Amino acid sequence: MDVFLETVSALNDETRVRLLSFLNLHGPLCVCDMQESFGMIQSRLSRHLKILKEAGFLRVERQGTWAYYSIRSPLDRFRLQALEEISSLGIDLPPLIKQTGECKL
Amino acid sequence: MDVFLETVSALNDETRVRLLSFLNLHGPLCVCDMQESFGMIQSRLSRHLKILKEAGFLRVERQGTWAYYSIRSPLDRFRLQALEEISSLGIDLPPLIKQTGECKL
DNA sequence: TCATAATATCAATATATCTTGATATATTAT
DNA sequence: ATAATATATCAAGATATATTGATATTATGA
Repeated sequence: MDVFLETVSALNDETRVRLLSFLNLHGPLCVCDMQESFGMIQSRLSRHLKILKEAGFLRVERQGTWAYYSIRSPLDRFRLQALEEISSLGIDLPPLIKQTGECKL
Repeated sequence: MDVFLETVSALNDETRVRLLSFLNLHGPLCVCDMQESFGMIQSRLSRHLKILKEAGFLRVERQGTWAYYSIRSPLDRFRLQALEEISSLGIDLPPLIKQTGECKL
């Protein structure tokens, strides 16, 4: 029950649903890429990514000061079904703004 | 997106997850049956049932003063998957206490 | 019509979650 | 070691959701 509720709770926020959709579409991204793309302040983004990670949706790979977030693989059945549902919603996402080289936000 | 969030929001509560599981197991039940079975006050139950109904999980059939709630059929794909996930959780439910004839709570 | 029973809704309080701005941590380069 | 950058965490205020007790609604039967 607790795991189910944690999963559902992570999905219960428009920002996080959009982030999941965006990461599912654009593969591993560092925080500053998402920050630029969504025009969102860093602490807010970091918090949502943490919630998604702890709920089992994301994995993080650190490279120096950068943290690359991506959809965790494999996902268990229900999380995968949720992600497929989200993908089918046709959510209007911002264009990807990817930092090449230095980030300097 | 709004429908998805309403669905997920309805699932984001232990009481409602238990009610869904219980109704899935015991078919149509009136509010007073659930009230007895869960030992829950009526206004609380009524509120949760309303949320589940508006999120598309339940249907209500009125018979006189009684309101019989049951899992809506057919459920769309994602709601069905969520219900299957809930059923697979092995949630510990209270025994069904069914009123025969008069209810008089 | 009046009383009763089942259910729904409302108002107040309590609890949880989100957002922001500030600060802390960690890594790299000088 | 110092400075700069990327990310994480914290504290405070704002917003949403849950619970309770009281009241409203609706249907039935005397």
